[in-house]
Amino acid sequence: MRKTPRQARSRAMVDRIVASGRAVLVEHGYDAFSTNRVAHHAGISPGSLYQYFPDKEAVLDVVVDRYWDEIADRIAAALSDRVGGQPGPSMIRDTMDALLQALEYDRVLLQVVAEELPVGHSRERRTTLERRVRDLTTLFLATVPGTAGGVSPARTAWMLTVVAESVALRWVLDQPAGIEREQVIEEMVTLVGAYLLAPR
Amino acid sequence: MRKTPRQARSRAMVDRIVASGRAVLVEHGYDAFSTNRVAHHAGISPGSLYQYFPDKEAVLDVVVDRYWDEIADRIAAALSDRVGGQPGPSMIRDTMDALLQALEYDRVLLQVVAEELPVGHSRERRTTLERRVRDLTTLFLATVPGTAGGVSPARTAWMLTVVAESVALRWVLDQPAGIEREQVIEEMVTLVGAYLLAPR
DNA sequence: TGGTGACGCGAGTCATCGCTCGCATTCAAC
DNA sequence: GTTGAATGCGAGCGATGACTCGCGTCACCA
Repeated sequence: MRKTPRQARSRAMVDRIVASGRAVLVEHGYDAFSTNRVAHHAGISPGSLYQYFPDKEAVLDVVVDRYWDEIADRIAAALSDRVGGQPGPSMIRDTMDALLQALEYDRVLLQVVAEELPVGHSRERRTTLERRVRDLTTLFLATVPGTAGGVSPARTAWMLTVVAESVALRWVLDQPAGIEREQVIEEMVTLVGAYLLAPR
Repeated sequence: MRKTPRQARSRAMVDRIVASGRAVLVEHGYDAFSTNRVAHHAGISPGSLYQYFPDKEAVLDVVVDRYWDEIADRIAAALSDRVGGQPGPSMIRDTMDALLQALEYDRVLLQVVAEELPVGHSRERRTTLERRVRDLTTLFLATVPGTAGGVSPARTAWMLTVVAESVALRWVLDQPAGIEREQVIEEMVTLVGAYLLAPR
């Protein structure tokens, strides 16, 4: 950020810029994401935008970062009271449900972020988030007895996170015909449950 | 294509253009993929490029299409003698190995295609390919007795293809530390094997 | 209330890039 | 050989869009 806004007026403007960036992304896609357009949508001049953002990408980064934060918050909130609980079908079910819910909340933006944006830009943020989830899963698998994942928790955690994320993402984005929401969840319960109990 | 090349000279040029498009993508990424640059790399003039390609995207499409075709060919070739075989661990192992091999063959281009390109452009081709694989899997699951996938082959096939593709893709692209090639394959054998044998 | 810096404006600059067009060159058929 | 079509050239047009700059306006402090 090029300059920190001091007065309330300018702080509000920065928020409007970010909100407009998101709106433009949702309403017109990444191709239309020009600084002029974002500024115009925010009801300000392009010059004003550059008072607080060094360049176009900085605006995009903030928009995307906020979106990932929201996703993370939603998952964390849904799962907060499950921490330290017993593993089993109901935990898998709840986790998958929370994941789906978080991704469903703004499908259009998800589509733009996941399929139109050059992923390289937001790569770092995303991998950081993923790594944290994976580390938590690893710890969980290593601590809780009775799960077969104990043989190599890191590998198992990597598999679980990749599978959960991609199944949820593909389902939300593609809305495959003939597969209802409840059914993906059940399939995941079967898949993950069987995987964790499988002999090594 | 705007015009079909008749003489050998011009046919060679079209090939050089496509090859250069691929090279530019690999060496400099999608941002550098300008028609002028591709033409220059091919040792021709931008005007000549437009003799045979209606626009920039047409060049990109051919490059990407050829890449997907190569991937499909590699998988098909590796699996051709397995058709109609018995399901089981060794089949899962072979399939996963073929998938990994196909994706590993040009990792840099894979990275560009999967993470830099606006996916919308090649979306149609990719979903067509995926659908064909899924349909084959569905058929296989429905025909072969003894697999639990028989309850709802379409759903099971969707899960299997999504999981296999994303695990392979993530592993090849991210090269996660501490997970060797053999180990992903073994994890997939465990995961898929357990899933297919799970009671419903 | 006057002044000073923060704020905001928007026409304009500059570079990029997709694409064209008029002309030169080469090839193949007779 | 001659001729006409096919091929190839590359300067340059036109549009787009990121970003700037000089000037007005507004808010806070003495």
